Amino acid sequence: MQRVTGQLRELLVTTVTDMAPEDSAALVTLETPPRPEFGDLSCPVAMKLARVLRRSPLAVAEELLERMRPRLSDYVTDATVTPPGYINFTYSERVTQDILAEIRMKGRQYGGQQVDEAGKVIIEHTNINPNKAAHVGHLRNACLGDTLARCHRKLGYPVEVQNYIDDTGTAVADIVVGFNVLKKEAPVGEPFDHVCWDLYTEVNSRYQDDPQLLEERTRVLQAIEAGDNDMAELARRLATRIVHCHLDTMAVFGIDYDLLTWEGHILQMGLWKHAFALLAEHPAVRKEETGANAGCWVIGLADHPEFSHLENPDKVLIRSSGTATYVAKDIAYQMWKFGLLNTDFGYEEFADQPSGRTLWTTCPTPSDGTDLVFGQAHRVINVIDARQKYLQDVVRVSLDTVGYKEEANNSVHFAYEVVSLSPATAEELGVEGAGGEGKGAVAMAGRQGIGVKVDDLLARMVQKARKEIRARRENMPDEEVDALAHSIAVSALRYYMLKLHPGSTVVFDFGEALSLQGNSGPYLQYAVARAFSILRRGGEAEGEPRWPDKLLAAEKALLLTIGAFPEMLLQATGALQPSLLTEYAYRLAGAFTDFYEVAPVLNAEEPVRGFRLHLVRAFCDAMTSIMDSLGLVVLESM
RNA sequence: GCGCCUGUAGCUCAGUGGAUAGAGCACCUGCCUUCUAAGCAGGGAGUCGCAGGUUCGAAACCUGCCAGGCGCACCA
Repeated sequence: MQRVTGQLRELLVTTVTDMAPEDSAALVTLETPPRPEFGDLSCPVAMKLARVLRRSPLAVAEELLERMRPRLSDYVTDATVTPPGYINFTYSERVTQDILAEIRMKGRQYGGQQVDEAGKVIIEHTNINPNKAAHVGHLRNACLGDTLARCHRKLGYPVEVQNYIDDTGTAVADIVVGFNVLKKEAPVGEPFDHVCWDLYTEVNSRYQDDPQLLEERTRVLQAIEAGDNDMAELARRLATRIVHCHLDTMAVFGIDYDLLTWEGHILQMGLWKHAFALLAEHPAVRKEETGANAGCWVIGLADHPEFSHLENPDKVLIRSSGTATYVAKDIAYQMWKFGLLNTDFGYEEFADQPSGRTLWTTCPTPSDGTDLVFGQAHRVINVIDARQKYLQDVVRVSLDTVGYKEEANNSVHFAYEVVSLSPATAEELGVEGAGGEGKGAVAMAGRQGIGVKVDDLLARMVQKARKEIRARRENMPDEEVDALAHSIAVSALRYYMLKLHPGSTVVFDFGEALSLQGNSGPYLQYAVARAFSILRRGGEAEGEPRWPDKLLAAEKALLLTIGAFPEMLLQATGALQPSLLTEYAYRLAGAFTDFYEVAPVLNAEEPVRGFRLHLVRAFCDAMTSIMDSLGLVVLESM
């Protein structure tokens, strides 16, 4: 399929260049026509050229087509011009034959390829404060990040997924205050991160009327930063334990990581020191003697166009107390990711993940003499919520300001909007202020314990799926029902998280997220399950496919839709838009369903039967590959 | 005040200058002795926030407004 579109594009470009000024070649675009009578591929370039050439679009289109007609390959069986000036191409059967041949060759690897100049990509995602259970906002982050990682891997990029753990901030300190100062104990049998969810809320509410407790937190924070004491050790243990909870939660969704990077190690291993030495060489980084920032080291970003409008375009890197700010460590971390620091973390194994991938963690003792290589990225994608845009801009612009132009250009903040709760859901959770007259969505707030925990949501989802399965399969053993319900629930939630445009806030609603119908993950699973069911009953297609005299429209559409995947994957990955893939996957499932409705397989006469078995197999393989890139579970039966 | 994001069907959302603006949910009417009805076919439903502009062509691009959200710390 890429071959045909490539050929046609090339032919159009050369023909256009013959007829019009050279820069017109960039005007050539191709699109899928909205209706089948316009053919399989259309080009609106004549309408764009009409003005340059001062001729009617229709006439330009006619001439373009006549000029290129003799050079059309046998991939094209028909080419027409339709008002207001489109050139339409209809594919010959060779195109669909090639698609089937390619997918028979590549199987479940279909769509995967090795793109040129695939430099190493680091994707940072999840990044949950290790002090409470993960909520649906975190799940959105992790699903997006994990999908970006899967897509890049499929295109041959070396990918390293990092999960940044902020172990030295107030969030963890609050929990330490809860356990250590308030002497709280974790009840047995309850998930530890869930216990901390409530404790975090309680501690924060106590701060309101107990200023002394806030002073305790300050002491805890200092102790954590100083290190090598009981308080710091407790913080480390608590954070580690919660990180394990997060990893377990995410693993259920097929999400894994290569490396945990701990904020504390950036100081402990001297990364900040090295980074600062490099930064300080630049005049933009200076110590302030007067003004609001007196006594601080700041980086001045006023000269940068993105920051020149700000009242105060300076950012504090080192406080007057001598400690590094969070953003300072973030800058050092970003520099390390690009291999700009001549120092490194130590590394050790942290856990085996269900995916089989080994998870490493940074550690505070050097790993000299090993061949471990982390960092050294060509491109860095940080999946971080949109509220942190300003700080991510500071990181990127700081690199740019001190001279790391290329690294700044390769720093991508993948911003996604927060998840809030629908009034109905908020009310269901007993959130105060919900319902009543305030009809707006309710923002999640960790400190107040407002939010939907991922584990709880999944449990409800599994329960709903279980009920649906039971309604269809009375005799299925309980364990099978559970496993099936799990796969359906996970995929429904992942799909829900991925199908939405990252730039809009998700108003989370139980009713909608729990949907198993329509444009949803289970719809894809169902289409594949029906396909597998045919293969189970009909057996695998054997030998070379014997092409029928005339393809049904549904057969042709199915093959062409399958054929679009490689290009879709490139596009979605290049544009960092997973929703393009969910949308495409839904279309493909729909194309199969159309085929399923009109083209009986098992009861068809040979050789049609054999041919259709090939189509069904092709669909299964293609869909498996697509769902793999989205992290959705393929079910052979449901 | 400055900056960013969002505004499309009753609801939730797709739609990266092209053909008659599309899905799902909800609602209504049909379809299971025929490969899984978690499905399919059909129906009603729209001032694409508003007003200008650019263009052969604008939901999309530009300008200005309106509405909602977020950000602009020696917090993380």
